[in-house]
Amino acid sequence: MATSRAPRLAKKPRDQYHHGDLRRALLQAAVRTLQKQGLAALTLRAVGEELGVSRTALYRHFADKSALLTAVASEGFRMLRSALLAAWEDGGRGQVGFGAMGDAYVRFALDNPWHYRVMFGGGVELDAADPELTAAGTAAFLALLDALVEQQAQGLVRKDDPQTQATFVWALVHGIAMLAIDGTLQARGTDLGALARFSLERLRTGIGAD
Amino acid sequence: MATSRAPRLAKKPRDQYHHGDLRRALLQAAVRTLQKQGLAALTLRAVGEELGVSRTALYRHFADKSALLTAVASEGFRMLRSALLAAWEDGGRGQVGFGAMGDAYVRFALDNPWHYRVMFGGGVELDAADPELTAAGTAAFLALLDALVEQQAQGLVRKDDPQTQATFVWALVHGIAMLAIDGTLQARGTDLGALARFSLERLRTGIGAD
DNA sequence: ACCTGAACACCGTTCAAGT
DNA sequence: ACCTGAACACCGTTCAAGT
Repeated sequence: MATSRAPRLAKKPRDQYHHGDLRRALLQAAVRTLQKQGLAALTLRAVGEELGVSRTALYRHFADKSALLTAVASEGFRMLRSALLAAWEDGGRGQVGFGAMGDAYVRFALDNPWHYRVMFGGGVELDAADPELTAAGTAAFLALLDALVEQQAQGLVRKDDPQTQATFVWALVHGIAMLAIDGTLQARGTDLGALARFSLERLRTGIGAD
Repeated sequence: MATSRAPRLAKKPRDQYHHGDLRRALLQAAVRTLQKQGLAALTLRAVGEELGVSRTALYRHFADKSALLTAVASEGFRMLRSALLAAWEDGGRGQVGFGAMGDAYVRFALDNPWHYRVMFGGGVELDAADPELTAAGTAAFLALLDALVEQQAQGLVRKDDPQTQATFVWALVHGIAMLAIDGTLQARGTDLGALARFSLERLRTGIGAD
């Protein structure tokens, strides 16, 4: 009961979440729990407990658990997009940058395996029609599409329909990421680095014998 | 209370599963439930109820739910292998058969979306070290590997390391299947048939501009 | 050997009630 | 407006008991 008003703006120990940021705090706590303990540990009780809040407080900010996970997925696509753009630009927006982008994609999945799974509806029902989710997913896809369009202009890549070409590349990298996450590749003794190099080269020239 | 002994071999309404086939019946009931109602509906209670058996009877035949799902996944890989082999052989074990194999793979995933997800640990914890599961998974992979080795011998495909080449192709088709299953492709208005044709062609010749 | 039924410790969600 | 606490209908799993 010493100081009363002035410092309360800096530190509000009790009712910290009575001003609209509980939603953000819940989202971050969910991401943290997912990352550290996996999907099975991501219960509404656990999330609430980590924030010192009732397990039903969440319902003020999300319709249900599915809505929370949809927000988690959206956040994941934003993170992925940032990683892809950074790799592309740091790599010089060309062949090297494109390879770095692929590596960054797979690394994101391996570094955030549970989060990545949730993004693609693995084991959870998302609200697929959610505008925030579709926007975040599209933005991440656009990072890849733009990189291909730019390489087409540079004469580095075939001038196929960009949408179809980007979908093709995305499927390849998504497949590698998924097989890496669930341990299938490791179980067969696959060298992920070697597979990445092989994939980038064959993506360019194909597996045909001509 | 009419007939008593003779017809009981044909129809045993009560103790039908007291002779060792409850395990198989549980497995098939689980696959059926998965196919018709999804993973969330696949509870031990539901499976038991469908067979007119207590919900704990299962524990005589499977260590836990994870073991049941591991058996479901194994069965899925056997089904997938059959589909791949049939497509490859019916297509004439060459370029046409290889394309048919890819189509069969994606079709299997689309026809059995929940089953396919379970096979790759989507939303469930499998016993990844289970010998039956690894054997079934390897056998399915071998169908693809053999097709590539045969095409290498025919001069249709580059003589890369077959294991790495097969993993590359598998990742591509797995990625397409996964994106198709979770509705991501459809949400972007992708024509799956066109994507399949594009993918098969670019798989052969690559996306490079040379 | 094989199956049952009650019990236990969880879970997401609802709802009347508090501030 | 925002949060709580008790209650409800589920779930997987355990275990003593039946045949």
